Amino acid sequence: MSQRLSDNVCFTLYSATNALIRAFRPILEAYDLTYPQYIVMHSLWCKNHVSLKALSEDTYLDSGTLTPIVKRLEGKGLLTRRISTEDERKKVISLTEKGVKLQADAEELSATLVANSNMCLERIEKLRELSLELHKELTKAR
Amino acid sequence: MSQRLSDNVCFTLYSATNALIRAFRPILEAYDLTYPQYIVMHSLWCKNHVSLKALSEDTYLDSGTLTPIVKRLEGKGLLTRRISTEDERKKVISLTEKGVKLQADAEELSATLVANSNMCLERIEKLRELSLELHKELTKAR
DNA sequence: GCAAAATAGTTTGCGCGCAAATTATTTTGC
DNA sequence: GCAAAATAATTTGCGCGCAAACTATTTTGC
Repeated sequence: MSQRLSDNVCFTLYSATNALIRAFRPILEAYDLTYPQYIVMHSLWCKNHVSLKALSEDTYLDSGTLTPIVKRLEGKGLLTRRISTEDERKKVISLTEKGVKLQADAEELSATLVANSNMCLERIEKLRELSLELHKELTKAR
Repeated sequence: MSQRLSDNVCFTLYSATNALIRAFRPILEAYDLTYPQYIVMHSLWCKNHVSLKALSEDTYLDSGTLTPIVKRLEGKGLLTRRISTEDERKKVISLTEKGVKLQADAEELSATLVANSNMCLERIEKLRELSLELHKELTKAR
């Protein structure tokens, strides 16, 4: 095979994502959060009091992935899970006071990380747009 | 928080990578390989008879991640692991005949996947370049 | 030449990511 | 109105990804 691993967009995306989460880890550790946990908190900071289903649609994470993440965040006292009164299949996930407070501390996190890399902002923005587009293409009904 | 999840390059990269591996899964299943296992095979097709260390440097995967992957591939009869005669700390990982044969079948895999998305080639190539650059920046000695 | 440090690989523990099976509730279609 | 289908969330099982601890071998520096 003449083709190197890094000639494949799959591999470069995969490696870059691993490296990014790895770089994020020590920063998030100060907040006792993993990256997927941070995503869930971020989603809730944008929109509170949602069902697991809604959270799944916002984060693109599977419900089987989310259930344990949300339980861990509940264990840390950052959110609560109550059965919905109008539909008992649903759970309402709500931030606690502690969960709301964390936002102010974590607000600057993304900026910090990007600043850590020496890539210029335009290229980062281009990378964001293109990966967003690829995701959209791949999740399109086919 | 005014900022949506998809405004962050971390999130879009993470989501795109998950979606890509998810899309790849049923295709790779025909070869009884996971994506990381395919990466290791790809690396060996490029350069056979290497140590775990060398494989780690090529794939950017941790030795603690690689050991079980390589063992599973050995279990499938695709490669062998022999202790190096010149340095008994090292293992020499070599493709079996079956492992070599798999290459021809899997040659077209990457092309298939990219063709599955409706993104034009230039944008895919740009995405590849940018994610490669980000990885380089993030893994630079700091 | 030999103790200390470095290196290669394995193991352990934890948290994903997700397909598939399961449980509980609500909606539907006759 | 009630059985069947749909929906929401949980559980199970497996394979990563990686930090940290560990084992075994080789290199080093005095």
